[in-house]
Amino acid sequence: MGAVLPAPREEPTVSVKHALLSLLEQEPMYGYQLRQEFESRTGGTWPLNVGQVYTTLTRLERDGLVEAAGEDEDGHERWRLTESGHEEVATWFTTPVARTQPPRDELAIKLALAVTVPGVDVGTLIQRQRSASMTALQDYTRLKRQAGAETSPARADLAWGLVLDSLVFAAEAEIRWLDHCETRLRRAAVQDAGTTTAARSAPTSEMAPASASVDRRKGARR
Amino acid sequence: MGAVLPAPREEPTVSVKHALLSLLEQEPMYGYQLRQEFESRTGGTWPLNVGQVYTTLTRLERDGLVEAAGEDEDGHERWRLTESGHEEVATWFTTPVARTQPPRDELAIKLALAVTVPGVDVGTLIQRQRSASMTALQDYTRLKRQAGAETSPARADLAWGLVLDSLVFAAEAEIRWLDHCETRLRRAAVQDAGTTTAARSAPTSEMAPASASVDRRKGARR
DNA sequence: TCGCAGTGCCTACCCGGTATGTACCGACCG
DNA sequence: CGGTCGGTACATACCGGGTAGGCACTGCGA
Repeated sequence: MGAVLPAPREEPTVSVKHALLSLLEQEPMYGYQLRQEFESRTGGTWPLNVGQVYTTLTRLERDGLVEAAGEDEDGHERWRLTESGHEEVATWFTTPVARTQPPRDELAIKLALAVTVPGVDVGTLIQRQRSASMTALQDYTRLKRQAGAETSPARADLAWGLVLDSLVFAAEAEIRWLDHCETRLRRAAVQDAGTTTAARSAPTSEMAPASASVDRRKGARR
Repeated sequence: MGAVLPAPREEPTVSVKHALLSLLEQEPMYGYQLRQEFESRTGGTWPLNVGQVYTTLTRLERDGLVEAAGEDEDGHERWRLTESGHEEVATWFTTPVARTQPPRDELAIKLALAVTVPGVDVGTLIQRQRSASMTALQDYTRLKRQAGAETSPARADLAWGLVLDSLVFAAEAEIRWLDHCETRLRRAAVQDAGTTTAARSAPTSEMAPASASVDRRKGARR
């Protein structure tokens, strides 16, 4: 095996690394402060272990993206971006996240295996998951109401609100997908049982409502 | 800043472990075969490195969930589930995936930081991401058409179709969320510029269409 | 005064994930 | 017929993400 193109080296979805870098873009900070800033902006949705902040910082220093910036008045070792660190942040914000290699979706994997492995009650699996996702969705909307009730529309609260919305949208999509799977499986079961010639009846028109909702907003192109 | 999501220390989303276990539920297999079965069921959406299969298998053996089942006629070391392995699979399929600790969403993190860190052009960021997600969505639908053209609706193809649908639904939700963020940010900017008393005008009514879409499906049953 | 909660930092450890190396075998090919 | 290419099959080294847990200091209330 000769000359296999020197490995494009796809980075494995390092979100924390870039998050810390972009926080340092604002101003030099020390480790614990970085964790607090991250959590305040994301509303504690993805709790960040402090230890990881320090290990990530040392790795970033090793890679020449951050450097020590002396201590502040309280003796905290602060970090600042290097020149290449600034560039890294700029490219991160200008290039979209690649969907070529989507992260493992446990629910999708579970359902794919459930329908292929014999002896699994897929129907109740879907129902159980649906109600779980539904309660999660209700939790999110309740949190949203609480957050909306607060008076100060600071920038951090705006970000936290957007994050919450992303959770809501994802949960809604999950529920829609579960319903979609249910009808699809029911149809497949029927087609399995009655081996009649009833096929060819409008194949794959199940996605219509969601797709229409997307297209409506965008001036109807595609 | 009150109102934080509760964090009840869940296991770190080990999808591969349970995937291998549920494949072994069907019949004893050897390492390479497990990888092939997994990829055929998920259509190569999440390529599974062979090495991880072996390391995971040794860990599962250490934890008493699988055990060696001798060699097949070709000399392949096969693995079978133990009693607790069967139980593990059963509980995995009966308990829904917990959304209490959702996996890190790089796009949400990026946008949350983009709106809080000064000097980031959030508008073009959203636009770029939108078109990227849009092309990904088109790729998925194209793949769907190809998969739909094939004649044999085997169980593995059914699973692969469902996985593809989940990608489609997720991409659509992402696009809707981006549009949502855009209008929300525009409104916030307007409210920032004109510090008039124009507030209190129907707060948080942006989610209506998506929520309605979910509820509509739900009205018919359940 | 003790405890205790919060702030702040560090290290050991595990696990997921990838790259890489090895070996065997059949097919294709000059 | 020898070569080599690609697929099958397994094993291991390595790294980065992520967590647990320990240490130290400070302020505050019982």
